[in-house]
Amino acid sequence: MTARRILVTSALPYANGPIHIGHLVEYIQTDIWVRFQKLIGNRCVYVCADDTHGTAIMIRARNEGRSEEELIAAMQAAHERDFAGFDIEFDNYGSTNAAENRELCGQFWQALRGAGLIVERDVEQLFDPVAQTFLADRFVRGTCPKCKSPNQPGDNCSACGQTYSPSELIDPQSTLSGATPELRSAKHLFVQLQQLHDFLSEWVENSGALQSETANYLKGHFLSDELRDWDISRPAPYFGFEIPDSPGNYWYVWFDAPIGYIASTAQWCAAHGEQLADWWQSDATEIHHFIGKDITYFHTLFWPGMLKTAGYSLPTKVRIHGFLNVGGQKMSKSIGTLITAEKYLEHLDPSYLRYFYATKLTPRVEDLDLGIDEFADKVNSDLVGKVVNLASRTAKFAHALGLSETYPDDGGLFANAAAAGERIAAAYEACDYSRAMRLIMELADAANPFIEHAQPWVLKKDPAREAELRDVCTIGLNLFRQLCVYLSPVLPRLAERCGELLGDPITRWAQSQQPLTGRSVQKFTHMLTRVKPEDLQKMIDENRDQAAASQADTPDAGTAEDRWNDSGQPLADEPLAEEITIDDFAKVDLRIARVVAAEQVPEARKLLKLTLSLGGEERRQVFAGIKAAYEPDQLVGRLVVMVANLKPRQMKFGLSEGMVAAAGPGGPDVFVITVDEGAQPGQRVH
RNA sequence: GGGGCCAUAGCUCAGCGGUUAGAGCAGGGGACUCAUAAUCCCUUGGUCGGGGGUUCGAAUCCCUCUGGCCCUACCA
Repeated sequence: MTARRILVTSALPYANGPIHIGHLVEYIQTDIWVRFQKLIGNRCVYVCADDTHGTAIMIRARNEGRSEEELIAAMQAAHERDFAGFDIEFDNYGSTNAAENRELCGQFWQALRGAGLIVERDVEQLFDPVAQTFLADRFVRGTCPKCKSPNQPGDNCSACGQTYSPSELIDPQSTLSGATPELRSAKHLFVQLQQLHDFLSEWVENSGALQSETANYLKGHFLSDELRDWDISRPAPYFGFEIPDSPGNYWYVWFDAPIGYIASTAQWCAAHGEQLADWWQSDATEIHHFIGKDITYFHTLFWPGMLKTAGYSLPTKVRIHGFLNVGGQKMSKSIGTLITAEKYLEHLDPSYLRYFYATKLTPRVEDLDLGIDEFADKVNSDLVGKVVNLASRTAKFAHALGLSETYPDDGGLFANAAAAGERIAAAYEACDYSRAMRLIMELADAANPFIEHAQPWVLKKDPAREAELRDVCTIGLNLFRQLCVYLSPVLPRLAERCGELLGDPITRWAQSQQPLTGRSVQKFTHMLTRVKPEDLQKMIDENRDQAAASQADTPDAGTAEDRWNDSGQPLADEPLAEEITIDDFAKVDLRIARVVAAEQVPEARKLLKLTLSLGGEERRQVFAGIKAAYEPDQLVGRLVVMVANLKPRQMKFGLSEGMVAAAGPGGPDVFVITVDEGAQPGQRVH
């Protein structure tokens, strides 16, 4: 069989934030696959890059008072450091801001122009006259045109769920400067994807590149209808590449990001004397993209359309994974489960996470859950108790004796495990790591009883049985080594330690098929320590406390103000509103109220139904968007602050007669305002 | 409202038309002491979410209901 030539990519991490354990699902998944391909002898190149363009980067650089280039260089260094910390090995890690990428973007652009796919159209968009920039939806906030809730995002209302365009907002405000945006018209360039409709339908259905659920999704949601034109340009100012034949306009970040895959490959080619065309324009090369389900649309419609038009290879497979939950819930800063790569590495061994993810990953687009106890159980039982234990209980004896000259009779254990290699390899190939780990652990389960029955500790006591003892250790260590070969894509460090122990580095899958004999054994040292669930919990707690410290203000008597070290981010996210008079404020009647009943609204996504008492017989029914943050039981009996004179509003689930005051960005991060002891329901807040 | 995925032992899952439904972990009992209080042996535990159907035969295929998750639309 000839070696396959395979190019692999992971999605490009955005240069606006650090890598966290959610991102790592993808990079670990990809890295395992790449290591496996290399191990079985295929030619495999893994490229990635930082995704550096867009308004968010421009704004952030501006806020931090440095150039975009400085910002993205710092982020890239941090990203590369984090990846290296998790043993994720790229063949090339580039940047979408690289010269190679600009060049390739030009090529793609020419091809799209040449194919007659580009049209120009004026687009009306809100413009910030102070910041001198057009505003993406998320940079505008204002009053919902439907329910009149103030301070809502630019695309939909968090109170009533209404969707709208930012220009429909009442009293819109730029979150960048606080200025009132103006509606301005600007020229945008569009790709008429509809012209590629037939090609895309055919590709989605018949290429075999997509999981069936993904193909169904695309057919149902996009391909069943006319494909909309894709707005591919942004007017200045914008951090990105200016479009050569359209001065003042820049390619939208989603245009140059995937081209970054190719640019990164080009850098690798230049460094290794390879031809780019052999990797991106050759039927002899497979291309595998690993992505998260959130960016399916870009990689399965626009990207194939761009590749086809520009004469590049279409992806062989787009391998889509789900999101990470922790403890059955979405990762959350306030709970502490949004753990950065850096924070994880302060506390735990990266091998744990690599193995844990491997046991969880399947070829399907499913979310996976990290449970604390499960994490510790898997690592401790499987890796420490079963696998490493094999070496730990035999290497000490073997250190003095070395391995037997010929491989002894082990009752077929080694041969059986060698035969399982094919099934394990097939599981890796299919990205069914969960299956691969199960198969490998079955082998480990068979190996420990062998040692038990052979009783090396008894043999050791009788000098006449030294040869027997050596045979038992030879078998134990070979079974261990075999497991290390199979696990090496997941646990490169363990494989390395195994190689050191036996003086034979693990570099090829075929090493699992042939036992090692007649050589010395190095002194055994710990290869992997146990993990305690408390260690994980401690990491989460610490993370939560830090998040709280940088977000909330929890006064602490006698401490200097600058010790709080509060982030400026919340204020930046939501700038101060326009100045009002005391009379304006007096219009809002805030009252202390006691939550006398709270219940779930099963059909509602965000809402809890609260009954508030204003003292005496006064009761108000309020629907509050705090479902994700509070259990009803936590609220009953508490004093809260309510907007008591808000016009009642008929909602799907009943009449809502006010609002409960709360802070935070939403979702699980909502914090109801509490009142100091002594306040009475019904009292007004002045 | 539409679409998708899922529901098997306390937990994580395997089995996906064919003999009495499995594994690991956890639980119970015993053994051992080489090993990171690791390991080994034995063992408890499931009307395979409910109900229909197809079949000689269904956890496995079809329909339906219930419950959970995701996507998408819309109403409020």
